Amino acid sequence: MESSTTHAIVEALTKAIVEHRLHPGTKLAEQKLADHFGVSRTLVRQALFQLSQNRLIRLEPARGAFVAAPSVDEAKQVFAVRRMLEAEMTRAFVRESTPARIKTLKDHVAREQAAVDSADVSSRNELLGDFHVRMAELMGNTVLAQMLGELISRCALITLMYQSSAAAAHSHEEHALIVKALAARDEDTAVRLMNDHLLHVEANLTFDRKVPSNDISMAMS
Amino acid sequence: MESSTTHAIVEALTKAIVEHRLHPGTKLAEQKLADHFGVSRTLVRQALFQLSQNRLIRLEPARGAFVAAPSVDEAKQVFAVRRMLEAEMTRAFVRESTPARIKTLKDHVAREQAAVDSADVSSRNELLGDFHVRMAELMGNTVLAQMLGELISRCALITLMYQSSAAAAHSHEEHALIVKALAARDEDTAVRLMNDHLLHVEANLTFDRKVPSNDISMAMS
DNA sequence: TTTACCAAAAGTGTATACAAAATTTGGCTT
DNA sequence: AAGCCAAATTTTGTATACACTTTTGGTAAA
Repeated sequence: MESSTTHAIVEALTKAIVEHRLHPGTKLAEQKLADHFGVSRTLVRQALFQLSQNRLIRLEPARGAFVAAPSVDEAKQVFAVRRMLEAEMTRAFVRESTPARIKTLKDHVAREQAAVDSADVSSRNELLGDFHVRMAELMGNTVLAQMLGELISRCALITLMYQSSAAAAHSHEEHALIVKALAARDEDTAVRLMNDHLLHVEANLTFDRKVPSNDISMAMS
Repeated sequence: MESSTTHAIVEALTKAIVEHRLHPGTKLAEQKLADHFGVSRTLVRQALFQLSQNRLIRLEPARGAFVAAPSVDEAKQVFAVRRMLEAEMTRAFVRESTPARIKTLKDHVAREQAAVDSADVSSRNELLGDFHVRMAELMGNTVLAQMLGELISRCALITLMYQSSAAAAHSHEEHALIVKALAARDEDTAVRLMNDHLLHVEANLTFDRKVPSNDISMAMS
């Protein structure tokens, strides 16, 4: 099982949703997607099912697939879980810290800086999320990395719905501070900074919905 | 989308796997399952895909589906994540504790006691896992509850592969102690007990694999 | 104008058909 | 008897067909 074609469709749709080319609420008709990707509905349905497991879309019985529109309440819950996981992850990271791992994070933060400077909104947002996934991967716990990856992809949709653009730059600065504390092996400071960082991101979300409306072929081509 | 037939197949297979009627490594041929459930391969494939997302089975491209056999390393990673989540969950639980929530947990522990007494292995094991999910649900954080539910279903397979039967009774006693600390609103003790409990469960896993081999129709009918 | 209602169109849910790949089988050689 | 290659069989991967549900659009009655 597991076709790479299906995976490609999932990737393309994920990118379109996370980059906000497909707005929350947009209907994803199976035949239209099938035509667009040049495959049968079978593969599209597999992809849609997978996306629904990732919570990027909603599947309504006999009605079809719609780009998810996470509620404010759900956003708060996701952030609550992230704080639980990432506080402990940060603590463990300091304890098992190595120069190589620190360097990987520093390099990542440098790439963030470049993205912030170039004002490339979509890649900037992607990199800001990846910082947290990268930390999890460096811990060598793939279960943790994958779980956090899921949460962050949900956050990507949430932040793009609710985040003010000014807040993004602030995130980058906080990442830099966290890495500094990690490099200094200052456990308590690192944990506190990570916790505060997540609280800031959550607090900066402006909880007034933007309007939807979109066309698949426009967003995908 | 989302057929209830597919859901029924997922439930039946999950039960069979978690109750160990289908051993790790067993091949799940699509047509055989389709015949058994009286549906087409389409629905079986949907169910298998969903089970693979839950990590209860492995899908190998062009080769088929096999009951998962979690490695020792994966087991340790799952428990590491559980400790991160559940320590914080326990802390939060004490802070938002209410008499009604305590009572729900006490009732649950009572049911565990009954299951332990009656020596009904499969329902006992289910209840022991549900204790942790129940706590998450009581917190009102569905994201947390669902995430923990996934981890615990993965643990169910792991414990059934590796857990000695004697250790199960010990788990129940520890649950009772945890509830006691929760009721007393003793945050530090509760968190410590929960952490120790998870370490005990992990430590008690006997990491020598049992032999596979099985037949689908035997296990499902 | 608004509402109720029915038919046509579009879309989803499941089964089946067919192509491609993997596994098994059987015979041949060494 | 053991190893190996090719045909036959089984099994998976994808496309298509068909049934059933929802949506749409228009007509008639209040």
